[in-house]
Amino acid sequence: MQSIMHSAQQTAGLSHGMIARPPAPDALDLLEQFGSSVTVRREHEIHGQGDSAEHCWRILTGCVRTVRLMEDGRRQVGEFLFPGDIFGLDDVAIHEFAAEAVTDVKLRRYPRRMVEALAESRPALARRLRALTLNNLHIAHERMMLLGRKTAMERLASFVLEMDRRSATPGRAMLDLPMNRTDIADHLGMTVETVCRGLAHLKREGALAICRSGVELHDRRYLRDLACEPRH
Amino acid sequence: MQSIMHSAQQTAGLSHGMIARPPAPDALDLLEQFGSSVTVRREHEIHGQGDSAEHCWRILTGCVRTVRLMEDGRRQVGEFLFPGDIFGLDDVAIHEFAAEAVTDVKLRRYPRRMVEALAESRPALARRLRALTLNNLHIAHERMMLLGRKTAMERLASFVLEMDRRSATPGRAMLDLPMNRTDIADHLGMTVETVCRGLAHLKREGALAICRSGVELHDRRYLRDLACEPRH
DNA sequence: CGCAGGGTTGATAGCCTTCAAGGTCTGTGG
DNA sequence: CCACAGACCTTGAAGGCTATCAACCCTGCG
Repeated sequence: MQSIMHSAQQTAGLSHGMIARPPAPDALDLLEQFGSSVTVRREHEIHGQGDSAEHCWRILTGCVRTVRLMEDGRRQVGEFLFPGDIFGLDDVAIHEFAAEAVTDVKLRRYPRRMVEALAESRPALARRLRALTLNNLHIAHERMMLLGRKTAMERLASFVLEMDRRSATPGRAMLDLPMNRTDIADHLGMTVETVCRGLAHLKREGALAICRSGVELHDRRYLRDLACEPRH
Repeated sequence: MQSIMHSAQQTAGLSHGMIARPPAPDALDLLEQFGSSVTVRREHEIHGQGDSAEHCWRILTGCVRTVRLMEDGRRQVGEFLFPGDIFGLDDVAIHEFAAEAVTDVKLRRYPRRMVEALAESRPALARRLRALTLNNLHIAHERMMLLGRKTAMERLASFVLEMDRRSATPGRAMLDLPMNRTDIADHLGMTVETVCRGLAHLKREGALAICRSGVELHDRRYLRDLACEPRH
């Protein structure tokens, strides 16, 4: 469930490139020598849908979404990604999804060829990459159940809890949601209006409060029951 | 009963028309020495949801479905699998889905530990396994779009075309569908009744005919347009 | 022949979308 | 500091798609 560890510095307004490293050594650190830093401004594209899959990225700060468009404009947001998350690694030749900056983001970019080559000689890295892909597959399976079988309210509750788990401070009442309602709707297979009404309902039920750019979680039990996730 | 004849190399990435050739060497053949044959009767379980992931399987003949249940009984059919397909390889510790025989099936079963160990020393096998996982992820992404953004009719058209592509004889008019309507419904996030009505509608439109245990495809263009898959 | 299970069709209900309008927030410029 | 514009958010009303409930059909089988 927990992918690569979220670096705790997401919130910190660190100056320049000063990023506090996670203490534990990680096979992914092997990539650093081939990485280059990239900054992308809010709402700008990192790579397009159908682009040649020449690079992958790791998020240092900010939030990224992966997006896919059908020809008639229907939109699917695949994932929201946060500091520590890696994307662009699971596409063979071209990127199935576009990647866009939800907030201003700082990234490290790695050439896929280098990554693959390095993995050939470093089993630990190869295992790490495989674990990333398997985790993404696990997430996709969860989402299939969500999209295929859950109601709008259940999807919303699941979404809020997942965002909490993936946030820099899971368990805190305050939960930042940097994406807008349209993004949430396209992530959950709903409309903007239904997302709004659902959140309003959760507010009336006392499960959460709606803040400036996020929510305050008041009743996790209620949300978990609603989301059909009794565990934890 | 033509499900027996699904080409064994469909997961090998070979083009669809080539069936008669002598079997191309496949890294997966390395597993054979550790395999054991298993037969499972129609509607019986191969492994349960939550079972320890000690084995993976390759289908020789028949059709398998992967199934996941929510606590209140809601059901999601993850995949329908056919000869040549491999399953049970993408779960880390326990199987997220159960696997059940749609028809009588003949399988080869491989111990996961052996597979993983062999992959350590055989890069070709490791790449092959990674390709399988990536392909499954690709399929999951397609299904997210289907479940999140397509209408019932579009899902049905997509389903029929996918079954055709994965059949032993893609492009043939006759298409066997060994699974029942409930399975199709739970695969597409619909109800049995909506599946029936959708098929009846496609029949009225002249897109297909409904046979004993399958369909006869009459208007692929119509289906492709409906499924939002203009390519091919 | 009767039964059982799956398939099909009809009627109704409800959830969610669509369409519409107003509200709120934020950044900008006077 | 205030006014304003635009984007985003929220809420209301109506409609449509799909689920639900119900009945019937069809087929295979003991």
